Parts: sequence; C-alpha cells; structure tokens
Amino acid sequence: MTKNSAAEGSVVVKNNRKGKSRTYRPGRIRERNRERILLAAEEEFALNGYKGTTIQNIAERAGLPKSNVLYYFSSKKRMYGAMFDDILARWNKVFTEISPEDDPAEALATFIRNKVEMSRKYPLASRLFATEIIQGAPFLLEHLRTNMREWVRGRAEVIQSWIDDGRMAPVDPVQLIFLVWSSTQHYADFQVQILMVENKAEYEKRDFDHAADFLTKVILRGCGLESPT
Amino acid sequence: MTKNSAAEGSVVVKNNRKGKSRTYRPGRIRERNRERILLAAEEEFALNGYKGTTIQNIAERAGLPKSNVLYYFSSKKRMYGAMFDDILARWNKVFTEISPEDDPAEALATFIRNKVEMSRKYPLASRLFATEIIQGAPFLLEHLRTNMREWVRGRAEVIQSWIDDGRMAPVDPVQLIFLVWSSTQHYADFQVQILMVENKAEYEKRDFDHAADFLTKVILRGCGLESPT
DNA sequence: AGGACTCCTGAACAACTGGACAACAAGTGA
DNA sequence: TCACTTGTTGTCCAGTTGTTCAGGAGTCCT
Repeated sequence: MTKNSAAEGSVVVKNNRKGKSRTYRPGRIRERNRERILLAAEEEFALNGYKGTTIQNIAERAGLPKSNVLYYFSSKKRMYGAMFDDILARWNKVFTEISPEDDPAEALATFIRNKVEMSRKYPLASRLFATEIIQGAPFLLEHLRTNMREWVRGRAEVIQSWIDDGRMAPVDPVQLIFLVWSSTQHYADFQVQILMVENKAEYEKRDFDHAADFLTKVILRGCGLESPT
Repeated sequence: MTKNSAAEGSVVVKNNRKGKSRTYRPGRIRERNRERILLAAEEEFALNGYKGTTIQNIAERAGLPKSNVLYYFSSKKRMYGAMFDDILARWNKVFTEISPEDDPAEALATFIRNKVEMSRKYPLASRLFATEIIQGAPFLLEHLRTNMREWVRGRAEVIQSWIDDGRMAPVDPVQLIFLVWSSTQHYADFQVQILMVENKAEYEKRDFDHAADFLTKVILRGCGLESPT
C-alpha cells in the first residue's frame, strides 16, 4: 500500500459541534460511488496521465458533479494513490507462490500465462503502472523498494535452486523475471502499436492465447526447458 | 516524419513590408538554440509527460526566457512534434537492413545488441516514445500505421524465410520482433524499477552488457539458434 | 553607416484547474 | 418526530499556463 491511503475505508469528519473528530463507517452509497469514481479515474489517468487528467473529466465520466468527486477523495493526489492501492491489491491476489519443489517448466509457464491474462484483463492498470514507473515512480518508489524487491528476491532464489539442481539452463534469474514482465506487459502497454503494426482494429481473446503460447515456447526453450503439455 | 514538422529547417516570416511571405535560411544561433531547447524538452517531457510539462520548465532548463522558446517553436504541440521527428531520425540511422542471406543468429544478436545500446544511449527518447504509445499515440499514429508497419513486415518476411529454410525454429516472426522490442526497451523505460529491485543507485555500462548477453542467449536459444561467438 | 533581416523579451491576457465552502437534501436510528 | 450523520451541489477564488504582441537589440551585408 502506498502512503496515500489515509482516507481509506473511513472518513474523518472535522468541525462537528464539539470541535472533536470522530470516525464513521462508510455506508453502501459511499462504497458504490467510490468504485464508480475509481473506475472513471483509472480510465482518465491511463489515457491522459496525471497532469493531463482533470477532476472535471473524471466527474463527467463517473456521471457526478466535480464537487461530489472531491467529497469522496479530498484531493487529486489522494485519488491517484487510492487507485494504486486498488490495483496493487488486485495484483497481489493473482500471483501464487512458487517453491523449489515445483516443476520449473510448469511454474514458468503458469507465470507467463498469468501475466498475459493480466494484460488482457486489466490493460488500464498496466498502463497506469507503466506511466508511473517511466516518470520515476514518485508514488510507488517505496513500494518498489520494499515489497517488489522482496518479491523478486524470493522468486529469484527459487529459480536459482532449480538451476543449481540442474533442472534448467543457467540463466540470471532476476533478468529472467524482467524478461517475463516486459514481454507480457507489452501487450497491454503497447496495444496501439501492436494493433497498428498488425493492421487490426482490436484485440481478440485468441490474440492473447497466441501471444502466451509464443512467449511460453520461446522463453522456456530459452531456459533449456520443454513446454508442458 | 510526423505532420508536425512544418517549421523544420526554415522559418516563414510573415508581415514583412510588402505583405508577402519569404523564406530565410536559419542562422547558426537558431541551430544552436533549437538544439538546446529540444534537449531540455526531451528531459522535461520524459519526466512529466506532455501535459505535465510547462514551457516555463523547458525554458528554465534551457536557460532561456519563455518567450524565446516560443519564438523558436511557435506552440507546445509543434515542439512536441519536432522532438519526435528528431528521435525517429536518430533511430532510423541505427538499424541496418537484414536479408535472407544473413546468418539468423548473427542478425538477431546484432538486432538485440543495437536495441539495448539504444536503451543505454537514449533512455529519454525511449520513455517519451513509450508514454506516447501508452496514451494512444495521438502524435505517432500515422507513423505506426505506415512506416513502422512496413518495417515490421519487411523484417518478418526475412525471418520467415529463415524458418522456411530450416535455419531456425518455427516461431511467429512478428511476435519475435515484439519480444525483442519489449525486452530491450524495458531497461530504459523501467529503469527506476530495475534499479530499485536490484538495489542499485544507477546503471553502469556492464549492466547493459550483462542484459544484452542474457537476452541474446535466451532469445536465440528460444529460436533454436546458437549464440555467435 | 544604414538598412534588412534575425533574434530577444517583458507584459498582458483569456482559459482553465484544484480546491474551499456554505447551504441544502437525504438517510438513519430512537 | 427529532437530532444527528452522511451525501450533494453551485459558486467562488487564487494560481497557473499557453499564447500573443509590440517594441527593442543584435547581426550581417553593402
């Protein structure tokens, strides 16, 4: 989670009669509108970048007046942060752990397939994330430094153990993770380029299957592994 | 070239005494300042995105007053366009043609090495390009539809001929090009993430060599090829 | 030295943006 | 019904930004 999640899940109401602060639980209306706004925000931010997006745009897409959007997210920054909290939570759900006992080919194939599926299901999230990183990750730096570093370390160790056991070719495990990340995200982030080059109007499900098959085949063989049936 | 290069290389001076327009060649001052501004623009746009960048920022980085910047590039959009003209020209210089007679392993290895070198030398250009594509390529759409599509088609045909001749494993040539693009650009675009994960302060030359070696080894083996010595 | 052209720049402006705020409406539980 | 919490919205504002413009300085040739 980022540091911008202060207002997550509760609202601090200031200036009530006695001058004290009290915390209230959000109701259903709150929940519903929050989601509507975050969805609209995801689309707008992904399409126009942080600065290029106006609260007005988000409000219009969500079908609410600007003031109401600001009632739920007290500032543009907080909204941006809350969005990433959502995205990261979503991602954390998907990626299963791996262990040295797993079959390298199967584990890698699953990893690749999951990532491609992620590109298909949440292309906006992927683009948002990419833009944020490209611009120096002002919001996500801490997340990269801690969570993500540990995540990579853990995986890399397992891959290294496979190599040490002679179960796959000796390749740099960290670079391998980067390779899978970059090649799979590419289908979400550079969608326009791919569509233009391939002269297609839009993606179909089989395009992703095709991509996943290709990447699995090439990367696994590149690691001296046979693709699992 | 994009359609935003109207003012390239010459200036149309309006409102001279006779009400006609005449074209003058740019002087050295012009050339020098143009470059200074474009360099500053590249850094600012890459760091903050199109909307996030202000002419004031660019002017400060270039050490010039805002009005002066607008004297050279009559609008922000034109400046953005001129920047991509520069970048694309720079890139076109680097990539040599390939032909069916070439050795697949050598040609692919060279391609990968060139692209990694590009990431090292022009990380800003790479990030700029990535941001532009991610946001739907409003400026580069035409370039993708024409030049880039042809470029890919040409390469893909050569790769296919290698496959048909049994000189490499049968893999989708277009996907292969995407794989090389994505995996190599990643080192420029996601620099911050890589540095954070690897707990480094900055890149060194050998990091890129290491990356190029890794990618060459894995991708070539993935295509059933032996890495050239 | 003068004139033609090129380059420079401070000031002004209209449009836009994030956010504050106060008044009001709706919901809720006793 | 009543008191209190929660949700809604129009209006206002201070700050920023792209762009224009008019006038002045500099450069180069004859």
